[in-house]
Amino acid sequence: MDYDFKSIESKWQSRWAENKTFAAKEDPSRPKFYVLDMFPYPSGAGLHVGHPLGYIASDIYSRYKRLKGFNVLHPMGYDAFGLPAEQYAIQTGQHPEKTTTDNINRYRSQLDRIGFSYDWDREVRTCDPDYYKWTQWAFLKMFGSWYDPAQDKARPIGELIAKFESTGYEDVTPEVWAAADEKQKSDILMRYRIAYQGETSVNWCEGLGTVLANDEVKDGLSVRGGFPVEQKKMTQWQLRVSAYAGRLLDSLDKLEWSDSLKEMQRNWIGRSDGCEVVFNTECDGRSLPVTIFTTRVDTIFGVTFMVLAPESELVDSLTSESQREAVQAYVREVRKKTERERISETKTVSGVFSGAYGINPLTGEKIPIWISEYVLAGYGTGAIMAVPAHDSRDYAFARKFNLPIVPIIEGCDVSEQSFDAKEGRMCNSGFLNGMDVKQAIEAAKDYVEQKGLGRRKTNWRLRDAIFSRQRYWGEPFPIYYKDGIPCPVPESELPLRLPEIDSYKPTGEAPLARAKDWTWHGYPLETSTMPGFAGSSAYYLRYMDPHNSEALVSRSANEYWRNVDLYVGGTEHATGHLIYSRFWNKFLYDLGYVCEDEPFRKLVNQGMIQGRSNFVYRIVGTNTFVSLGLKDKYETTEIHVDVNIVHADRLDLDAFRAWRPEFADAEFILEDGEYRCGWAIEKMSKSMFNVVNPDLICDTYGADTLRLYEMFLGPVEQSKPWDTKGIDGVDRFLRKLWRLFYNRSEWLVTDDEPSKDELKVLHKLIGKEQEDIENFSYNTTISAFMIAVSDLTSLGCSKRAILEPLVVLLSPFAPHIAEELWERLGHDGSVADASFPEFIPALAAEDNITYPVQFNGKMRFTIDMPRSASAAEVEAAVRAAELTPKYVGEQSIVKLIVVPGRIVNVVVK
RNA sequence: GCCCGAGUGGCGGAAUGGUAGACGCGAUGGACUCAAAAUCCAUUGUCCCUUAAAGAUGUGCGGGUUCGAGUCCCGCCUCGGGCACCA
Repeated sequence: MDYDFKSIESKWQSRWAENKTFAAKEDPSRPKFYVLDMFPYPSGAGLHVGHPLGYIASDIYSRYKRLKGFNVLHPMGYDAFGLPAEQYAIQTGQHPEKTTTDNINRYRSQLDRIGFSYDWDREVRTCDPDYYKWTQWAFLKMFGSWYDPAQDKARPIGELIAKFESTGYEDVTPEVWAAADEKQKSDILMRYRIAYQGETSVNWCEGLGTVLANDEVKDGLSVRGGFPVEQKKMTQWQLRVSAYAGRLLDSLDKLEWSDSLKEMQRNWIGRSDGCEVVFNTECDGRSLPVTIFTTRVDTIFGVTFMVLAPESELVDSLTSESQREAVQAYVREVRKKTERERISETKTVSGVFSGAYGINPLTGEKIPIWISEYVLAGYGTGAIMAVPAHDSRDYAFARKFNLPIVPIIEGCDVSEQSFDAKEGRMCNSGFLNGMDVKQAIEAAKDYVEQKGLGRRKTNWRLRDAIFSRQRYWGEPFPIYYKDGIPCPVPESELPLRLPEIDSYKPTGEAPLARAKDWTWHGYPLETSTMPGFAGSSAYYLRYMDPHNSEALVSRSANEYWRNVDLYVGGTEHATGHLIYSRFWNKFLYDLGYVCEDEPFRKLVNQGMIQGRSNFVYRIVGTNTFVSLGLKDKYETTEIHVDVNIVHADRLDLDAFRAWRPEFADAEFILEDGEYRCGWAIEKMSKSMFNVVNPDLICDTYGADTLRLYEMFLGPVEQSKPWDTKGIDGVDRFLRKLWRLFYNRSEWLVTDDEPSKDELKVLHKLIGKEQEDIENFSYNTTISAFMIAVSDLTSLGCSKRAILEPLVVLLSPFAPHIAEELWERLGHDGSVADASFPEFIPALAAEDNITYPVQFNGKMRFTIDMPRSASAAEVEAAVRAAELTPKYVGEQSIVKLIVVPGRIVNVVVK
């Protein structure tokens, strides 16, 4: 009976499905463990071998935890709303729902072949109305809530209204509130709602006809499609993520995420502690106080000018008549630039004098006010005090416009560049003189607060998330407009279904505006849709209770599964999804809908699998291709060739001629009778012809081999290239394992007592696997398996007492072959229900320890000692072994170091 | 510019401060075979040498700590990732 992976794998895949082997049920008698993959966006291209890497890693972990007695929840679904499906619909006229469903079906069949232990009964799709009902529900909750800084959490907006009515809150006194009409009340509340509508500077992408969030823009281009993005003032729905900045930052500390990922989030949230200071200004005889933000109040004696952002509202009133024309020209110029231009021109310094002057509140000195695009309107107050001696940007500006540079730290040289470091002793700074910089920062803050010149202030880089998209394929907002006032559609009427439209082509207005009768009881409905991150922000909660029509998740299901114990996915979501879902979760936590404050306790970022591209070399102007070793003799162009027609870097000539019509009559210059291709490691993509389809690997080698090989390539967190030729090693391993059970058709397994050596092989492996899986070091576990199987082969061991636990150990990695062998060993149920074998360290230990003996780290020999030998006995053995007569006499021992179990080091003189 | 992370054979990669290169691929030689596939065995960092023994050398570079450093510390170089006029 040979190992026939094809029949074995399809047999077990259908059995798992029929028996619902991996269906998870709440069971308070067992500890839960929730393992989650980042659900995929089902793209039209299907899966390549890189995609399942993280899924395989998490599947191994799930199956391992299950063997360890945990009740494992391991679900999967699809992030199905989004731009690509809509772009495709625009091109082809097909409904995005159809292409999305087709793509999902293809993904599912590809995933099924790999043998994942998903509970498919819990599948979610973000574009399913029964699912997006809860996305809309959460939006309504955010619309109906405000952030109460006193309690530091979100509260129902009714509590705020009550404050307005009774005591007043901030600038809204009971009188103001009572006097306000409906529209004014709505406007006031908009300033507090968690989900609110407001005018803001947005990333407008003309190419996609929609606004984008900051994380959807990179280098001034849209992440999807690569279209240019410009800044534009627009009224948009937004989520008040910034209210959560402090909590999002603080609770990072208690998460088991990689340091680099936490660091990325810290940078993105961008806490900066500083001080707001009020400067009086004068312009054409009028005076106006201007508040600036700085983290370096200590340098206030070095201020030589001030700068406003061109978009600042202060620009108009702080421009003198004589400078008005120049200022307006500059502001127009800046406004014309796209985001991309502004980024690429950050090195060039530009600006214009406003004609106004500020008064330094500490020195009374009169300083000019400039306008420059290096100051951002959206951060701090849009106005700064400039200290060119100690800030490189201010320095560059001062140099360009010949403004004075006054150093205020002793001994620093600012003739070539500014001194930005927070170190040294203050000078030229009045009462701060002689203080250390760090001391001076605090002293200056205290001073400013005492004198009423300003106050301590913490600023955040994190902005509110822009939540509307002028696109079709997304969740509709449950909002209608009554006399221009946005009102919530009643919760009981959710989901508000996405309407049909007749054309997907962008026309400048939002697609939903073209939908027939897009109204609620005659009132017009909001025509934007929600962004991609809306549906992915709470999906992990929905998996806990996916069919509940009364709640996003029932209290009992949530209290059992709580949050995700292990989340596996790519690092590309660091500043998008992983911020938004933390925010979303904290919001639901504040209102008491979920019981955990953080959604993902531990997070592992899998690396990317890169492609290994192959090249052929065409001699310029001919259809002749020259082999790699001979290419330097000709003038050639390098052409990517499909890796599937190259084997071990040798080109299949016939397949190449058949590959593309233009190569049908290709000629070849061979070396040693073969055409050798060049190669390079690149991103796996269609355009590089280096995409390897997992289906093909499953056909040729089987899913177990694919799973093992993906894990064997290297550490899960690390990026590494795919190279199909290495797969033979793990394929051989599985066949070798099979031969422990079968010699052709002869069943070899016996009930004999295992020997000490055989038990040692087994227990070493148990210990190794236990230790490695917790560290996601799957590649070394597989190595350990290979050694174990090879050792058992040479011991001729086919004993049940060894092989049965071996099958259990293997089952997380290669579940199909494990199930088959488990059944053949006479078990009825699934090996997934077995228990992880107990590790007995004593059985894994060697009897003797071999001590390598070194003299001054050089000359060495080894001595074998029983494990039980004491350090003194080892020392005696060393002295007896080699120290006569060669080393004793002319050299004397200075020191003898015995590290039990390791090494003996003799220091001689 | 700032903040992370990483540099080990022909390749992917192993090494709680303790014999560097586990395991796999590739390569070379051999066994089995009419032959091939499959399987098995051996060798495989570099240098010196006909070979072996023995030796020297060796984890990006330069220093340091230590009886002992791929691992720890200091200073560089290179590559990857993130942020980027955030005051």
